[in-house]
Amino acid sequence: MHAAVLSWYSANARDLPWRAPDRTPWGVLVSEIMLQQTPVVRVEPVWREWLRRWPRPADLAAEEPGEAIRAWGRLGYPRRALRLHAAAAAIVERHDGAVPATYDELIALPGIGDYTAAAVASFAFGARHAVLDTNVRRVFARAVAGTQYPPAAPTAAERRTATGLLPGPDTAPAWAVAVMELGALVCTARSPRCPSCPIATECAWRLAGSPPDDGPPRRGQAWHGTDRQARGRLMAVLREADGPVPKPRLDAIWPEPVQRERALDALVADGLVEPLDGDLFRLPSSRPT
DNA sequence: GACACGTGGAG
DNA sequence: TCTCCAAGTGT
Repeated sequence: MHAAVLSWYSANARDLPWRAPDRTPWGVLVSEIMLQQTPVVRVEPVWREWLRRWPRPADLAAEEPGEAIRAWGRLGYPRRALRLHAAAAAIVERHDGAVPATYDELIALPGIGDYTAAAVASFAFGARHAVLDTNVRRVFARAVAGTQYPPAAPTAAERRTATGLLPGPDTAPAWAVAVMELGALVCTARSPRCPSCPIATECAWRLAGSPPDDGPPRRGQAWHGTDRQARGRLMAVLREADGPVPKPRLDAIWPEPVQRERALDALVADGLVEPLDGDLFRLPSSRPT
């Protein structure tokens, strides 16, 4: 399985800027945060702008957090921008401005969990880690476990599978990115391209006749009328404004007052919005007002 | 472990 | 239209 996947990757890997030879660990870290729950096509232009503007952690750390949120644009989950800014500050404080190389140091940074710590350690520093993202989990669910989809949340069994398949130190990073790419391009969630798959002949799910998932249906996330939608509208207004925004302008984006206030309060509590005197609101500044 | 958390493209 | 889902994390 390893040789087939690695060979497939060398012939089919996408040419992404965070994989370029001149990439930096900082660039890899920024890409991993941006790619959380977000498609590559939407990330790439924003990533380029961020790296041009803030080529080192110290450059972002010196910026106001509100600028990071503004430059995040419409990538979604703007708390990621806030945490990435906080991570940059922590890297300056704790690591002298250099992205740390170990899993333990990485996972201690804000916004970095198990997946991102393993991914950065592996892709940026060549460390040997099981990198368990949604793509990898789906590939192993099919190829190894013989099911259409992985469990809702990562399990100990999945970790054992991923760890057990991890090759030696020399090829572990290439293996990790190759399996991920296979999941992203071939072993996709909706319509897997099995005829193009390098391990189709040894895929447990395929060999079992591609049985449909027998687990409980995964319920989608509601959107219309939710607090999340209200928050999104509030953030859009604040992002696009040059300076502080009067509250009436925020009130105009959502008709239901209780939910609107709750959403705004939550954004303030999350540190994504800063309230000012005189019923004004803006993206957060690092300076006291 | 369940939930909240943005956004927009594909089928 | 409407559902699904895209390199998860924090609580």
